[in-house]
Amino acid sequence: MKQKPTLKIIAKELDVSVSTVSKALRDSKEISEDTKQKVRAFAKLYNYKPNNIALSLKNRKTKTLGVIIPEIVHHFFTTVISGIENYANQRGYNVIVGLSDESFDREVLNLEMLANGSIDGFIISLAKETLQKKDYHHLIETIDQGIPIVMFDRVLDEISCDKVVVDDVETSGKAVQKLIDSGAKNIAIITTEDYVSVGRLRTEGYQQTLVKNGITPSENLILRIDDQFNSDDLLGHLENQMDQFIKTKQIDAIFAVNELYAITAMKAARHLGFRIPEDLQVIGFTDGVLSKHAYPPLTTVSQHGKEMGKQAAELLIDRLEKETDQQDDHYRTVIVKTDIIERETTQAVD
Amino acid sequence: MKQKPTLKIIAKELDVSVSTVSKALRDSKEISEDTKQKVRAFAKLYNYKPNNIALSLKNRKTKTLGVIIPEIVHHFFTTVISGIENYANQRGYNVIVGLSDESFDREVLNLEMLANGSIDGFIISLAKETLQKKDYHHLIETIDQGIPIVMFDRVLDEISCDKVVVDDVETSGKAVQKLIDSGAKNIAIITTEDYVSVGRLRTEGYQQTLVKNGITPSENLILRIDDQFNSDDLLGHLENQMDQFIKTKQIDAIFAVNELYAITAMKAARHLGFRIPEDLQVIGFTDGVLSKHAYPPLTTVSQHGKEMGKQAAELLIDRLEKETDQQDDHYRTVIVKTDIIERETTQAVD
DNA sequence: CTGAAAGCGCTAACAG
DNA sequence: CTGTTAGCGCTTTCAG
Repeated sequence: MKQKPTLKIIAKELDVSVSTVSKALRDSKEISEDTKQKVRAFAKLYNYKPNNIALSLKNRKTKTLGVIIPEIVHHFFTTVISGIENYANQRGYNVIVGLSDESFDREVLNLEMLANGSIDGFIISLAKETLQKKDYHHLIETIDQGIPIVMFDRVLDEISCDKVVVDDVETSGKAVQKLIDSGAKNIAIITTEDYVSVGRLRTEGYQQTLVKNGITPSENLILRIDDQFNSDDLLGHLENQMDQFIKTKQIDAIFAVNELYAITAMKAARHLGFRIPEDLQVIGFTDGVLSKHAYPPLTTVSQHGKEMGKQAAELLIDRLEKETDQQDDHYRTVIVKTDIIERETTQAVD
Repeated sequence: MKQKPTLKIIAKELDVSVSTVSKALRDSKEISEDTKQKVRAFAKLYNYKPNNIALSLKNRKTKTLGVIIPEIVHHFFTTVISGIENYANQRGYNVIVGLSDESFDREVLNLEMLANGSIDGFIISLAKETLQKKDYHHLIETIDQGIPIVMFDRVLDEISCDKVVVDDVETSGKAVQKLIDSGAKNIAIITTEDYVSVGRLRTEGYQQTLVKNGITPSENLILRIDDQFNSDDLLGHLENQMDQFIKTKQIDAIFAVNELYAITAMKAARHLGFRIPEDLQVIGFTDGVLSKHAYPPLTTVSQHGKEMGKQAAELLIDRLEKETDQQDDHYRTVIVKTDIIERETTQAVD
């Protein structure tokens, strides 16, 4: 087992001082070419690499980003992470991941663990429980300590910080418009409880677009799923609710606020004898593996998770590397555009 | 912006020495109850938390694990990570994620970045390119430096370290046996090139099981996919190959070595007019979202990724926390059991 | 019971 | 051109 070389060891070996070695390796002009040569050769030979921890302590920055998400077994978050990682790596940052599991306590814990020097800043998408409790003290405190936060997807108006979002209202408007243009008359929405901001906004976009097209939105056609406490048989539970819903309403199109809802609705509808898209058109939100491989392949609006991740990382790193210390203001929120990916669950527009 | 308190600050504020504060907070018996009280109160008030980086430097351990995987947008890896995270957190460790993107260079880079003090040990699943090049110097070097590695899924016999795997031969045997028991006569396998060890082993299990049942394996019924350089239109490319394959052979069952292959094969077969499972049974490896929501829902063998992650983390942390320094031997490889999850692409056994 | 000092690995200001 | 010193935040002897 080879001991990792340190400056000290190299210094002793070469019979010079530690600072000489340090300077030589950083190519300081204070050092003679001769010694530089010598030091560099030795360093290469022993494969010297500076110790990150020591550097972090010295520089008071770790060059690592903390990413906290509710769930990693989830296509969207996964694409966001890969966007973050990629960009962060390019700029010399590492990524450390914390999972909240949708739990407030675990979110707080993760934040605290990492805030004690392990990371320079956070990228976070909030847990459902946090959204519900409306307890944001942990976020406020970390920002207060000078650790910047970038929120994405599930963001908060109440907290001022950089944000990356999709224009949920507009996007779901797009989706609903597509449905209308394809001939749908009775469009239902399957969404989340309103405390999930994205769910609320998407519902809003749905309603606005109906109005804009001269259709009166009906509470009747809104199915709000509360899936939080049903993780054991979530799927069966979902399918049941949807079955009931689809059976009892007179609908010819469904806009589902996420992929799972869309797929499950399709499944329920198929069991009820609906042909898709002839009898019932379906459009989902968030493009993932499921949509692409569903039967039939699902038309969705794509959130471009990778791009969101990249943007979030960029906002964060830019802020971290900004000189000025009085940067409490000028927070930016970038809106990532969305696209409708037409597959086979919607009708062509004539 | 509140300044994070340090021992120094508390010490000055309370007019005692830094070491007194440190000891008081760690409840040393060298300190009087009185001062302890005082210090603790102050610390709580200002929400003092020791700086992780300083601790890391001092203790020469970071309490964080480096996890390097080829791909994060991938259900299996995602479940593994969540298994690692969960267990690691319980034992007070953080997880830092590196993505190799199946590239050798990025794998090496990630390893090197993290090996310089950022982490205490690695959990890794190798990139395809690494497997192909058979260049393992980076692994050997990091182990040599005393940084333990746990490999999972894509592991190497050539490297001695802890490992977590599924018994690929046995498991794919199970799958094939299931197919035989369900009446299949001509069973094809869709697998990867042999340099991917799991692919090779699964092929082996397939062949052995055929032989055991008195069937002579035929190279003819093996489709080896090389998907490495086709990421642009991977899907179309895959489907084409499978279409050709299914069309020209006389088969009534397919064992696919991963989820995507299984789904795509099903799609191709459906287009060719096969009914599933009546005309063609299909069974996949790796249980993911795709399988569950496929049409029809796919019978698969589940790899229990979460369990694998947990086991890997446990092996690693146990090794890290072992006292003894002469631990070059006694590497363990734990084999996580697999299960067949019967859904609707296989026939019931009479 | 408390504090001064050394050291983890590194950098940088300042002497020499 | 090279070395000494101090310090990042913390723990831990070792004196007092």
